[in-house]
Amino acid sequence: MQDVNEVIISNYMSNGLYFSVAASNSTGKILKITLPKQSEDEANDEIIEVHPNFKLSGEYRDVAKDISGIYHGKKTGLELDVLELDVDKSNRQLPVKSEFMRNVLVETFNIPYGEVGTYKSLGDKLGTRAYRAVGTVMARNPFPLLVPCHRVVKSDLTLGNYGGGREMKREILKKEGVVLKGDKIIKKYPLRQ
DNA sequence: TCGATGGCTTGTA
DNA sequence: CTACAAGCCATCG
Repeated sequence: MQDVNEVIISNYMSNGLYFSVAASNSTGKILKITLPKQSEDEANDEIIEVHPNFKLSGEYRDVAKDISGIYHGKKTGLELDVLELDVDKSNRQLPVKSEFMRNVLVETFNIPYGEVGTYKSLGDKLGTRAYRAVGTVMARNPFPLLVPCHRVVKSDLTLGNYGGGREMKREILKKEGVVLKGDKIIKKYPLRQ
Protein backbone atom coordinates (compact mmCIF):
# COMPACT_ATOMS: atom_id res chain seq x y z
CA MET A 1 0.00 0.00 0.00
CA GLN A 2 1.46 3.27 -1.07
CA ASP A 3 1.82 6.47 0.88
CA VAL A 4 -0.95 8.98 1.05
CA ASN A 5 0.46 11.79 -1.05
CA GLU A 6 -2.65 13.79 -1.78
CA VAL A 7 -6.13 13.85 -0.35
CA ILE A 8 -9.44 14.86 -1.83
CA ILE A 9 -11.54 17.09 0.39
CA SER A 10 -15.29 17.34 -0.02
CA ASN A 11 -17.74 19.49 1.92
CA TYR A 12 -21.34 19.62 2.86
CA MET A 13 -23.29 22.35 4.62
CA SER A 14 -26.53 21.95 6.48
CA ASN A 15 -28.28 24.38 8.83
CA GLY A 16 -25.24 26.65 8.64
CA LEU A 17 -22.90 23.91 9.79
CA TYR A 18 -19.99 22.80 7.64
CA PHE A 19 -18.62 19.29 7.42
CA SER A 20 -15.52 18.10 5.60
CA VAL A 21 -14.30 14.67 4.67
CA ALA A 22 -10.91 13.74 3.28
CA ALA A 23 -10.28 10.71 1.12
CA SER A 24 -7.10 9.22 -0.24
CA ASN A 25 -6.66 9.89 -3.94
CA SER A 26 -5.01 6.50 -4.31
CA THR A 27 -7.42 4.21 -2.46
CA GLY A 28 -10.57 6.31 -2.24
CA LYS A 29 -10.83 5.47 1.45
CA ILE A 30 -11.86 8.10 3.97
CA LEU A 31 -8.91 9.41 6.00
CA LYS A 32 -10.55 12.05 8.16
CA ILE A 33 -13.92 13.49 9.08
CA THR A 34 -14.59 16.76 10.87
CA LEU A 35 -17.20 17.67 13.42
CA PRO A 36 -19.47 20.59 12.42
CA LYS A 37 -17.76 23.95 12.01
CA GLN A 38 -18.99 27.49 11.50
CA SER A 39 -17.34 27.87 8.10
CA GLU A 40 -16.05 25.80 5.27
CA ASP A 41 -12.53 27.11 5.81
CA GLU A 42 -12.59 26.12 9.43
CA ALA A 43 -13.68 22.60 8.52
CA ASN A 44 -11.12 22.29 5.74
CA ASP A 45 -8.30 23.68 7.87
CA GLU A 46 -8.67 20.89 10.37
CA ILE A 47 -7.97 18.43 7.58
CA ILE A 48 -5.26 20.45 5.88
CA GLU A 49 -3.35 20.58 9.16
CA VAL A 50 -2.84 16.84 8.85
CA HIS A 51 -2.88 16.54 5.06
CA PRO A 52 -1.21 19.61 3.54
CA ASN A 53 -1.38 18.15 0.03
CA PHE A 54 -4.99 18.32 -1.02
CA LYS A 55 -7.46 19.27 -3.66
CA LEU A 56 -11.06 20.29 -3.25
CA SER A 57 -13.65 18.30 -5.12
CA GLY A 58 -17.28 17.31 -4.90
CA GLU A 59 -16.37 13.69 -5.31
CA TYR A 60 -17.19 12.72 -1.75
CA ARG A 61 -19.95 15.21 -1.20
CA ASP A 62 -22.48 12.40 -0.69
CA VAL A 63 -20.33 11.03 2.12
CA ALA A 64 -20.07 14.46 3.72
CA LYS A 65 -23.84 14.76 3.41
CA ASP A 66 -24.31 11.47 5.23
CA ILE A 67 -21.95 12.62 7.98
CA SER A 68 -23.99 15.78 8.35
CA GLY A 69 -27.09 13.59 8.52
CA ILE A 70 -25.65 11.59 11.40
CA TYR A 71 -25.00 14.80 13.28
CA HIS A 72 -28.65 15.75 12.77
CA GLY A 73 -29.85 12.43 14.12
CA LYS A 74 -30.28 10.37 10.98
CA LYS A 75 -29.07 6.85 10.42
CA THR A 76 -26.41 6.23 7.82
CA GLY A 77 -26.03 3.53 5.23
CA LEU A 78 -22.27 4.00 5.12
CA GLU A 79 -20.32 0.86 5.91
CA LEU A 80 -17.02 0.36 7.65
CA ASP A 81 -15.25 -0.33 4.37
CA VAL A 82 -15.39 3.32 3.31
CA LEU A 83 -12.82 4.04 6.02
CA GLU A 84 -9.06 3.71 5.82
CA LEU A 85 -8.44 1.36 8.72
CA ASP A 86 -5.03 0.05 7.72
CA VAL A 87 -2.64 0.47 10.61
CA ASP A 88 0.08 3.05 10.06
CA LYS A 89 3.06 0.75 10.48
CA SER A 90 5.62 3.34 9.48
CA ASN A 91 5.15 6.96 8.56
CA ARG A 92 2.48 6.89 5.93
CA GLN A 93 0.11 9.52 7.25
CA LEU A 94 -2.58 6.94 7.80
CA PRO A 95 -5.06 7.87 10.53
CA VAL A 96 -5.08 4.60 12.46
CA LYS A 97 -1.90 4.37 14.49
CA SER A 98 -2.09 0.95 16.13
CA GLU A 99 -3.92 -2.36 16.24
CA PHE A 100 -5.41 -1.30 19.54
CA MET A 101 -6.75 1.90 18.02
CA ARG A 102 -8.22 0.01 15.08
CA ASN A 103 -9.90 -2.54 17.34
CA VAL A 104 -11.44 0.15 19.52
CA LEU A 105 -12.70 2.06 16.48
CA VAL A 106 -14.26 -1.07 14.96
CA GLU A 107 -15.99 -1.99 18.21
CA THR A 108 -17.29 1.55 18.48
CA PHE A 109 -18.59 1.41 14.92
CA ASN A 110 -20.65 -1.62 15.94
CA ILE A 111 -22.61 0.28 18.58
CA PRO A 112 -26.01 0.66 16.89
CA TYR A 113 -27.94 3.85 16.39
CA GLY A 114 -29.83 4.85 19.52
CA GLU A 115 -27.78 2.64 21.81
CA VAL A 116 -24.71 3.38 23.88
CA GLY A 117 -21.62 1.57 25.00
CA THR A 118 -19.15 2.52 27.69
CA TYR A 119 -15.38 2.97 27.79
CA LYS A 120 -15.39 -0.03 30.08
CA SER A 121 -17.58 -2.20 27.85
CA LEU A 122 -15.28 -1.56 24.91
CA GLY A 123 -12.23 -2.38 26.99
CA ASP A 124 -13.83 -5.56 28.27
CA LYS A 125 -14.67 -6.68 24.75
CA LEU A 126 -11.05 -6.24 23.80
CA GLY A 127 -9.81 -7.98 26.92
CA THR A 128 -8.08 -4.97 28.44
CA ARG A 129 -8.58 -2.84 31.50
CA ALA A 130 -7.00 0.14 29.78
CA TYR A 131 -10.22 2.11 29.96
CA ARG A 132 -8.41 5.38 29.86
CA ALA A 133 -6.62 4.28 26.73
CA VAL A 134 -10.03 3.55 25.21
CA GLY A 135 -10.95 7.14 26.00
CA THR A 136 -7.75 8.31 24.36
CA VAL A 137 -8.73 6.53 21.15
CA MET A 138 -12.12 8.28 21.29
CA ALA A 139 -10.36 11.60 21.75
CA ARG A 140 -8.25 10.95 18.66
CA ASN A 141 -11.03 9.38 16.57
CA PRO A 142 -10.30 10.41 12.96
CA PHE A 143 -13.87 9.55 11.93
CA PRO A 144 -16.21 11.21 14.42
CA LEU A 145 -19.95 10.67 13.86
CA LEU A 146 -19.41 7.79 11.44
CA VAL A 147 -17.44 5.96 14.11
CA PRO A 148 -19.96 6.97 16.75
CA CYS A 149 -17.78 7.93 19.67
CA HIS A 150 -20.69 10.10 20.82
CA ARG A 151 -22.34 6.80 21.83
CA VAL A 152 -19.55 5.94 24.24
CA VAL A 153 -20.24 7.09 27.79
CA LYS A 154 -18.91 6.44 31.27
CA SER A 155 -19.68 3.21 33.08
CA ASP A 156 -22.06 5.04 35.45
CA LEU A 157 -23.96 6.19 32.33
CA THR A 158 -23.04 9.83 32.68
CA LEU A 159 -21.93 11.41 29.43
CA GLY A 160 -18.21 11.71 29.87
CA ASN A 161 -16.23 13.99 27.61
CA TYR A 162 -16.45 14.69 23.90
CA GLY A 163 -14.27 16.33 21.27
CA GLY A 164 -17.08 18.67 20.25
CA GLY A 165 -18.01 19.34 23.86
CA ARG A 166 -20.39 17.59 26.20
CA GLU A 167 -23.35 19.63 24.96
CA MET A 168 -22.87 18.38 21.42
CA LYS A 169 -22.64 14.81 22.67
CA ARG A 170 -25.86 15.23 24.62
CA GLU A 171 -27.71 16.76 21.67
CA ILE A 172 -26.69 14.07 19.21
CA LEU A 173 -27.69 11.31 21.60
CA LYS A 174 -31.05 12.98 22.24
CA LYS A 175 -31.69 13.11 18.51
CA GLU A 176 -31.02 9.37 18.40
CA GLY A 177 -33.68 8.80 21.01
CA VAL A 178 -31.41 8.22 23.99
CA VAL A 179 -33.17 9.47 27.12
CA LEU A 180 -31.13 11.63 29.46
CA LYS A 181 -31.65 13.41 32.70
CA GLY A 182 -28.99 16.07 32.87
CA ASP A 183 -25.72 14.36 32.13
CA LYS A 184 -27.00 10.89 32.89
CA ILE A 185 -28.68 8.35 30.66
CA ILE A 186 -31.76 7.24 32.54
CA LYS A 187 -33.40 4.97 30.07
CA LYS A 188 -32.00 1.54 30.77
CA TYR A 189 -32.62 0.29 27.24
CA PRO A 190 -31.66 0.55 24.50
CA LEU A 191 -28.24 0.05 25.93
CA ARG A 192 -25.35 -1.92 24.64
CA GLN A 193 -22.92 -3.28 27.18
C1' DT B 1 13.87 4.73 26.58
C1' DC B 2 11.14 6.22 30.31
C1' DG B 3 8.22 9.27 32.67
C1' DA B 4 3.97 11.95 32.05
C1' DT B 5 -0.56 12.07 30.51
C1' DG B 6 -5.48 10.69 29.51
C1' DG B 7 -13.05 11.69 26.60
C1' DC B 8 -11.69 6.04 32.68
C1' DT B 9 -13.07 2.82 36.81
C1' DT B 10 -13.49 1.33 41.39
C1' DG B 11 -13.19 1.77 46.21
C1' DT B 12 -13.34 4.49 50.29
C1' DA B 13 -14.89 8.26 53.30
C1' DC C 1 -24.36 13.67 46.50
C1' DT C 2 -18.87 15.00 46.39
C1' DA C 3 -13.77 14.12 46.81
C1' DC C 4 -9.87 11.80 46.53
C1' DA C 5 -6.61 7.82 45.83
C1' DA C 6 -5.06 4.02 43.50
C1' DG C 7 -5.18 1.18 39.61
C1' DC C 8 -5.04 0.46 34.76
C1' DC C 9 -2.26 0.61 30.20
C1' DA C 10 -1.69 2.71 25.39
C1' DT C 11 0.42 6.68 23.65
C1' DC C 12 3.56 10.64 23.20
C1' DG C 13 7.58 13.44 23.69
